[in-house]
Amino acid sequence: MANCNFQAQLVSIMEVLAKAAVAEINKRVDDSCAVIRLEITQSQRDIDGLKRKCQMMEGELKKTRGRVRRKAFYPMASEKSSYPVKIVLNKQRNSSQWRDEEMAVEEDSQPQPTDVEQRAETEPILIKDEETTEDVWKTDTQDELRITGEESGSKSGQPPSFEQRQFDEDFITQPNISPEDSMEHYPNSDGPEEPGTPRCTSVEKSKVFSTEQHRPAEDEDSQELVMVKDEKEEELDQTTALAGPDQFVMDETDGQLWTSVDPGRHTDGHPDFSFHSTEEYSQNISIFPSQSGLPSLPTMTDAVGPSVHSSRGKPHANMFSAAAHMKKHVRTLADETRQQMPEGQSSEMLNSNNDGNSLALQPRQHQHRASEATVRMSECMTGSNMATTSTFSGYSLSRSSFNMVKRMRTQWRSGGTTERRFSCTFCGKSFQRFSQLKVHLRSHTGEKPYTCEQCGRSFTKQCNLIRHAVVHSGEKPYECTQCGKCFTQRSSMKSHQRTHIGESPVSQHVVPAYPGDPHTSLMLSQTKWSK
DNA sequence: TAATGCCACGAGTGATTG
DNA sequence: CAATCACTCGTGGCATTA
Repeated sequence: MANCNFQAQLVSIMEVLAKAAVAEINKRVDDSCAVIRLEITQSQRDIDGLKRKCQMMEGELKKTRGRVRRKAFYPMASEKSSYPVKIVLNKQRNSSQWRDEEMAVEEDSQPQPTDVEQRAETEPILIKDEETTEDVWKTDTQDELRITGEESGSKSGQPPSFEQRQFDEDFITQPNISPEDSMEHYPNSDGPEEPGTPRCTSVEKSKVFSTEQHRPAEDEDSQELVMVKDEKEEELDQTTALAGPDQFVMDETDGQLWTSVDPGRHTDGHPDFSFHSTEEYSQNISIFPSQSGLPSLPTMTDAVGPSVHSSRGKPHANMFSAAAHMKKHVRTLADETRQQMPEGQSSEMLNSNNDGNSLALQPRQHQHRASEATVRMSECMTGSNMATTSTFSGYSLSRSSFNMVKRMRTQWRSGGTTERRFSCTFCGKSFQRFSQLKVHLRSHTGEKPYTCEQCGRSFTKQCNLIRHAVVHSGEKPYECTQCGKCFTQRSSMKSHQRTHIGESPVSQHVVPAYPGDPHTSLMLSQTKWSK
C-alpha cells in the first residue's frame, strides 16, 4: 500500500511538473512569437516603404533612360546638332559601353536601386550579387557538397559546406544571355576573340563553394622533400666558364648535354639534385647563344615571343602583342641571366636521358621521353631566331616533340625570370613557392585533401573539386557560339570548336602575319593538330 | 577496327589576396 | 611572401561513327 501511495505521489508530482513545464514553454513561445510578430510587422513596413521608393525610382529611371538614349544616339543633340553617322557608330559600339554609360547615369540619379526586376532590365551586366551569395551561406542547409579537409567545421561563422541547390539556382536564375551578352557578363573572360563563354563566374563558384583549406600535416614531411637551392651563382660561374661566351650551339651534342652531367659533381650534401643545375644551365645556354649576343635579343624575341605565347594555347592571339609581352620577359632575362640561372626545368627532358633518375618519372612524363623530341627541342632552342633559323625544324616536329617544346618554353619563361628555390625530390622539378611545391608533392604522395561529398571522389586541388562539381550539377557553362552546344569545360568547348574549324583553321582563328612564316604556320599546325 | 568527339581529371602557372 | 584563386593544356577513357 505504501508503495502504491508513493507511486501515486510521484505521478501527481510529475503531472504538476509537466504542467508547469508546458505552461513555461507556452509562455516562452508566446513571447517569442510576439517578438517575431513585431519584427514581421516592422519588416512589412520596411517593405512597403521600399516599394514606394521603388516606384519613385522606376519613374525617375524611365525619365533618365530616355535622356540617356537620346544622348547616346545623338550626343550633340543638346547642342541641336546631330550627326547621322553617329547612329552607325553607336551601333558598332559594344553594348557594354552602352550599359556602362547607362549604369553611370543610373548611379548618378539612383545610387541605391532596389527593384530587382528593374535592375535586371536595365543592368543585365550585373550578375554578381554579393548579398545573394552571402545569403546562400546564411540560409542553405540541404544538398550540400562539402569540401572536406582536416579543418572542416573548425572555422566558426563560416559553414564548411554549401548548398548545391542554391548553387544551381544561382546559375539557372541568371538571365538568359546571348553569346554576345555573355561576353559582357564575364568581362574578365578571354574576351571577344574567345568563342564560347561561361555562364557562371568563378567568383561565384568560389564563393558558393566552401573555401575550407585543407592543411595537410605534410609540412614537416614535405620539408624533408625540399631542398632550397643556394648554389646557383657558384654553378653559374662554372658553367659559363666551361661553355664560354660563344660555344653554346648544341647541334654537335644533340642533347648529350643533358647526359653529360657528372653525377659526382654535386653530390656533396644533395645527391638527389646533382643534375638540376646543369640541366637549367643547359637550357639557358640554348636559349641565349651567347651572353655577348644580347643585343640580338630583340630579333630573337620578335620571333620567339608569339611562339611562346601560342604555347599557352592562344594560337589566335595577336602575335605582336604576344611579342611585346615576351619582350618584357626576355629583357628581364637578359638582365638577370648574368646573375642567376633558373632552376630545375625540364626534368622530364633530363630524365629522358638519365635512366638513373627514371624512377622519379611520373607515368605521363614517360610520354615525353622520345629522344627525338629532345633532339629537336635542342634544335629549336639553339638558334638565335627559333622561328626562322634554318636549324629550326618545327615543321617536322612530331606532336610529342611539340609538347616538349611547349613545356620547355613555358618553363623557361617562368623559370628564367624568377628564382626557383624549391625542388621536388621525386621528380626534381623546381618551384618558386613552397606552396606550389606542396601542391605538386600531392601528385607524388597521392594525397587528395579535397573530397566531393556527393561521390566521395578526392582531388589534390580545390579548383579541381570545384570543377568536378559540375558533374553533379549538370551545369555546362561553356557554349559553342556556332552550334550552341554546351560543355562543362572550356577546353572541351575549344576542342569541339576545332571540329567546326576543320577545313580552314586559318580563316577562323589566325591570320598569318607573314604568309609562309614558319612560325605562324607552326602555330596553325599546332592549333589544328594539337588534339 | 580505326577515327573522331566528348567528358573528366591531373597538374602547371600567372594573378590575386592577406 | 605564402596561400589561394583562376585559367589553361595535356591526357586517358569511353561512346559513337564510318
